[in-house]
Amino acid sequence: MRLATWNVNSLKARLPRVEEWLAYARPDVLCLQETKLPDEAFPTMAFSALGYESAHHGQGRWNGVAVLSRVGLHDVERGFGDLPDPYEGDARLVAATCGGVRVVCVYVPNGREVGSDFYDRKLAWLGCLREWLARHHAPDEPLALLGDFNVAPEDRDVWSPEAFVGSTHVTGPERAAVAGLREWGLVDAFRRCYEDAGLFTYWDYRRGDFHQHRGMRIDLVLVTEPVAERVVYALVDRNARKGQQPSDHAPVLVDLADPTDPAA
DNA sequence: ATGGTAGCGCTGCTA
Repeated sequence: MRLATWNVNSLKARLPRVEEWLAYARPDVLCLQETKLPDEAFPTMAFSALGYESAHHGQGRWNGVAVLSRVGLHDVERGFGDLPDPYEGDARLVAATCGGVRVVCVYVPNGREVGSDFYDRKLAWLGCLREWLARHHAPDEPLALLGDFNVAPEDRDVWSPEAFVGSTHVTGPERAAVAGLREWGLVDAFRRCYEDAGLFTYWDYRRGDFHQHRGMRIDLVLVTEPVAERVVYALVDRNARKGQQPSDHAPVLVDLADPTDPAA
């Protein structure tokens, strides 16, 4: 099973690129962030024409997340439910069961400036995500948490640690919040496959950052151990960051082997 | 030099 995540920075602007990408990458499950669409504008039919069911959690002109699946899509959840959301009103989480895996698609708040109210609530949002996982799920069930985390977990995940001193995405508290998800029982699937520095998923549109290799790895696929042991391959599709009207993020893919039959 | 670009939507905000 092929899992993927992609921050598309407006699905309205990116739909032709997403359709083209689905046709050649053929993920079984694709998580989208920053659709920037209300639910009534989500292109359900365009995706069903390509063989994908979909669930969207939209807001309007900002945020918005979706799960697409061609291996079934059941038990859709939108948001944190009963838990108080530090970004109440934003559409930043949608979950569904696809092909036997609980798929959770997130768009973590950006945080804007270190020390701002937005930054404090970003940390609270990540804490809420861990609490939500702990309440509703267990680390021994097949679960994948994919999305734009707006956190680079380690220095090797940014082009220049010096350039990010004092900036969001790399601070100790943000990294500790993501480490908290790993402590609960999640594994960074991409890091199961690659140890290298300089493997990025996001490049600012400005200053020619993509072509100068000035990027960050902030789009993550975190999986529980039953999924981690099935990981056979991972990839950042940098080609999708090139050409006409690209998103500022590239898609991340993770391939899973078929689950082992406990009866076998 | 607090820069630069893209998207939303129409003035400036968000990333």
